[in-house]
Amino acid sequence: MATIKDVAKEAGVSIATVSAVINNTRFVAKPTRRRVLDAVEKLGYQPNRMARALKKKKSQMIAHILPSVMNPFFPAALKGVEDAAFAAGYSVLVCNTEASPERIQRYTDLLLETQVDGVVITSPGLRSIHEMVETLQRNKIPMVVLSGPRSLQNVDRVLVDDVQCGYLAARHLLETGHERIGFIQVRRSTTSKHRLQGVCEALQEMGTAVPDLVLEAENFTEQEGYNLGLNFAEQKPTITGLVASNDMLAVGFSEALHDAGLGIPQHVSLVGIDNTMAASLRPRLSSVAIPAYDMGQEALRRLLARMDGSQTGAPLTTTLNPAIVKGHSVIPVAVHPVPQRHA
Amino acid sequence: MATIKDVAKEAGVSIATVSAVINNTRFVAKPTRRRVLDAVEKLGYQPNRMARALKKKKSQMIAHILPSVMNPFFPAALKGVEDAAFAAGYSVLVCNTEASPERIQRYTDLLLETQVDGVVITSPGLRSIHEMVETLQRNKIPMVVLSGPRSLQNVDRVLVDDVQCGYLAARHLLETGHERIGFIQVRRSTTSKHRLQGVCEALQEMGTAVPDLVLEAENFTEQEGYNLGLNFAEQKPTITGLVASNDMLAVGFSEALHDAGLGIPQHVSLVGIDNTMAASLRPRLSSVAIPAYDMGQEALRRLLARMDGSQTGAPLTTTLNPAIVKGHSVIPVAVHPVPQRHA
DNA sequence: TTGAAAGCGATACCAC
DNA sequence: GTGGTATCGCTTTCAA
Repeated sequence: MATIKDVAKEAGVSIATVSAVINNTRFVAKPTRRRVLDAVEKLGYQPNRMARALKKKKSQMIAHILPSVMNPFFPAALKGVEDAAFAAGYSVLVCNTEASPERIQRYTDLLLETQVDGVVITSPGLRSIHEMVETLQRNKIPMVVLSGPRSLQNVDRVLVDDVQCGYLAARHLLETGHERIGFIQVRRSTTSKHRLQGVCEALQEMGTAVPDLVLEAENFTEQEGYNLGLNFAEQKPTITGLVASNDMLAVGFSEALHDAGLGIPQHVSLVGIDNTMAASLRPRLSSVAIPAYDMGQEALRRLLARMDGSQTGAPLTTTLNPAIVKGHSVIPVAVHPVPQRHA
Repeated sequence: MATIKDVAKEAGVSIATVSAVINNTRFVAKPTRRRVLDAVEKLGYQPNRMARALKKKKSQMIAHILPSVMNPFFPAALKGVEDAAFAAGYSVLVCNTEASPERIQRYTDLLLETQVDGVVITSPGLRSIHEMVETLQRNKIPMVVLSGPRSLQNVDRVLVDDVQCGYLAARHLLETGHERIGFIQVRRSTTSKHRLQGVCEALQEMGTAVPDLVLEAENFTEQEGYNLGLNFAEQKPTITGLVASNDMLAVGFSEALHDAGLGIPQHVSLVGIDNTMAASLRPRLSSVAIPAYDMGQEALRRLLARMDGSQTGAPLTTTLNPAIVKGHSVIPVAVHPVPQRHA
């Protein structure tokens, strides 16, 4: 690889001049400039990022910490981050932690060693993530949390309004005439709790304070949804509409009902949240879409603002709005064969 | 951030000694070593990767070029690459090209500037990708193609046996008693062509040379599958089993049949290839799984072997085997209500 | 308008 | 066993 020295020699100027031309950092006479440019072209010169980073203490790289690349939400967010970063001339180091403390620890070291200019953190609130955040703050590395837990304090954050998610899901059912509505909750998840709250708010507008049924899952998996679904099919509670805390639960639930000889939406209308697997389920699942891509872009914008100093002061939280995407898993309540208490 | 100089001063030794301790590059007396280690600990010293990379001309980074992070195959492969890289002490720069020539061009520059130690390329055979490959070769950057087109020559490659994919899919149908089998092909795709060939080979073992029906799609999308499905529902050809070139096509096809009042597998048994969306379709799609993760790992192993010089000489192609994953979209032929010519 | 030279933080060779 | 120092490729004063 040609170096700046080679170019200087080829063009018959000093390396200072070459540097000046390349970075537009000071006036260079037209002809001199031409000679330099020609030499660059001729030698196929590419400035060495390492040398530049060493000198400027800026690597032109940002890191994105995420717990998984297999769950569709994260790639979508990553793409938003990456697109915005690319547009601003930054590259993205993807750090896939798998939520493992050991990996998080090693990545923390890596970030410091690499001197990344900024970090986007997307992760559940593990102890080791909190440590990472502290370490980065101590080293004054700009940072923004993208869809992380509320427990991550004193940091810029880009979140989605979970209450609104629940609200929209319930609204969709209410507007279709449903009055007896259930919710699949995930124990110990604040996200799930907020979504339930949104459901309640929607119900309140109709005069009811709480859902007629709250099913409890241990976590956001299809398996959990399936188990609840089997139970549901057996007990046949008298609700006509159900909101699941996320799509995985909804898909599992749907599968169970189907296996038990019941159907969605004939026996109960169903709404998921996340809109990730909605398209591939039949009937197409109604779900609340979370703007993962936009959140990624917004996160990077916030980060850049901190990096270039155009944003200073107290941490900011940006909240994006979800949107309902209607599928075919919800039908007007009149069509349901389920007995209605208030019918 | 503390530098090696700070550590040297703190420990009362020269920077050469500090370097020696950190890199285990020469003998250092026990007590001296201790002092250095203590200083490192006390100052929270992290060696600066940029400086090290500049000096050693090695960045400890490898890049993974991919066309998309949204299509599930790529994240899976990426994870394989990343895990193997992480284990070997490398970090992965993810370059998401979106198959855009402009982005590919910019990433090519970036790779050269960053002096990545190696590159994994996963991409369809675009002109700009070929240029990238040439440029990297000219600069002697080790490289391996992961699931790329056969047109990428003179490079190590890790591929999946596409013929085998088709073979396994057809086998699954044949073993369930199907004799009249169709195939959804994608025009101008070699991948699809190979898969068709595999189907033919399976049929040949049964004495038939070609499928009874070949449907033609323009590309690997759900929409294309849907269109073909509608057509199929109208014409009701007398096949009992169908292999789709990939899962997207299968899902679209299934949806169309459903919308037309027919069903999978009652009216036709269906097998996809890729096993990506299989889980979220109901009935669960039988599909041929491509070991994306393993391919990623293998690709990185090959790359490392080139990088450390333990592998030299002519380019190697490693081919991994796919495996059938049985779902519920295939049922014994006797159950089908479709008329049988040879019944 | 341009050049010389001092580092950035680390590695590694050559002395002692 | 340990220290001094040239060097990696570039940016950036300071002079001229």
